[in-house]
Amino acid sequence: MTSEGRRKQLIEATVTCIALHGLSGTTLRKVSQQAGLSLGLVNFHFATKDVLLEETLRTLAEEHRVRWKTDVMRADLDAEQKIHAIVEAQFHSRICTRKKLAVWFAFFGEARYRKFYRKITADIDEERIEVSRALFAEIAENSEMSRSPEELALALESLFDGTWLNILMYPDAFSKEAARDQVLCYLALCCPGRFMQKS
Amino acid sequence: MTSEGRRKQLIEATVTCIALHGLSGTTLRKVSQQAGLSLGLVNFHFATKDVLLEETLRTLAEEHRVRWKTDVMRADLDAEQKIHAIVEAQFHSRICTRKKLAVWFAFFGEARYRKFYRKITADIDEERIEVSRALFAEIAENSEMSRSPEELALALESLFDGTWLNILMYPDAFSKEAARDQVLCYLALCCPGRFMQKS
DNA sequence: ATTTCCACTGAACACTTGTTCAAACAATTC
DNA sequence: GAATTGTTTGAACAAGTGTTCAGTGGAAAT
Repeated sequence: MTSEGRRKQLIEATVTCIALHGLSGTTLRKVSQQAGLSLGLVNFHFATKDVLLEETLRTLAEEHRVRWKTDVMRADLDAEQKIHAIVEAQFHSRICTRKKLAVWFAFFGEARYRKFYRKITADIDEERIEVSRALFAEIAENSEMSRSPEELALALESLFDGTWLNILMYPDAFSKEAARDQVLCYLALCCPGRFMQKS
Repeated sequence: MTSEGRRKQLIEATVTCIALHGLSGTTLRKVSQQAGLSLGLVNFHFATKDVLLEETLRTLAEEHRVRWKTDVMRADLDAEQKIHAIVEAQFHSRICTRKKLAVWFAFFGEARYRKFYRKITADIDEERIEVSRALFAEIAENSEMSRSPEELALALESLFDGTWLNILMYPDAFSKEAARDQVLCYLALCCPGRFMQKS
């Protein structure tokens, strides 16, 4: 198998391990076992364990970024539709899986890895917040809104994180769909006449 | 020193360690060092490391529970004021410290410890959700609301978690006060004529 | 056919971990 | 003062960690 292929295989095994055993429980032996490969191979493709973890997080972050960015770039969508697309991306069935949520919160959970997280996704997070802030500002031009675009963008991020955590902690009580509807419902309250749901 | 006092001392040291080094980085040696005591003493007062971690989380959960429960029990407050008290408790300066937030999210972060969390705080969480659901139902009797009490209670929990995470991750950009105002602003949107802020 | 290169293996190493336990200490009781 | 009880210490131990590295295999290049 190609080198790039092996790397992806190992990263996938790492995601599975983190979801099963947590970051601290994710040993190189378990990762190699999960991938059906030898221990030494991990260090061959990733200089160190930290590099493997960094690459794993980067993969997830990039995957998420591509998902919302493609719709935001489309010229045929208006501001409301683009915000809608960002919300959809957040709860997309490929993005919002229990396994991947477990990885995100694993990095949130420890001071040491929180630094990794900031290093890797600070730019991406900031970009998304800035984009949605601009989109809310665009919406605000045409309608009276009770909150500033800045506040709305930040509140949206908080809602994303909070619903993600609830899906992770209580998967039986919280579904992706319910979470998405919850967020859209909130946006509908803030932006009169917008984000009405069909149902 | 009394046995109970030592336990508290060790739990406090554990909180500090988790905030500094994360759950996996919290070794019994570091805890004992942080407390200025010997290694063996930790195992003397807590049979095992897991017990120490459980007791640490239980202490934080109980502290939080007492904080909102006392106001909710008061007969002289109405439903709106009680919900307000729950929000205030969530962002109280004694509850919502970076150190303690770090502990909460440390337990969220790993599958193994997530089970600890559920075991210890599932009842408390459920109780708070049920209480706020009932309070929202009371409010709904007297005014038209766009969302059910059930939905509101769950949305409130999501907002709590999301804002907590943002305070932990980006303490410079998110303050306790801003988070509280954000939550109150949301409640004001959902409950017409209520939760108006003075400023 | 020989060399070169790359992917791969798993034993070995130094190190850290949670836990145990014999010994020391301090306070109280007899 | 002797004995008993409950704390406290830190050395010792087995288990598990990330990383290294000499060696294997096989395919492409010479």
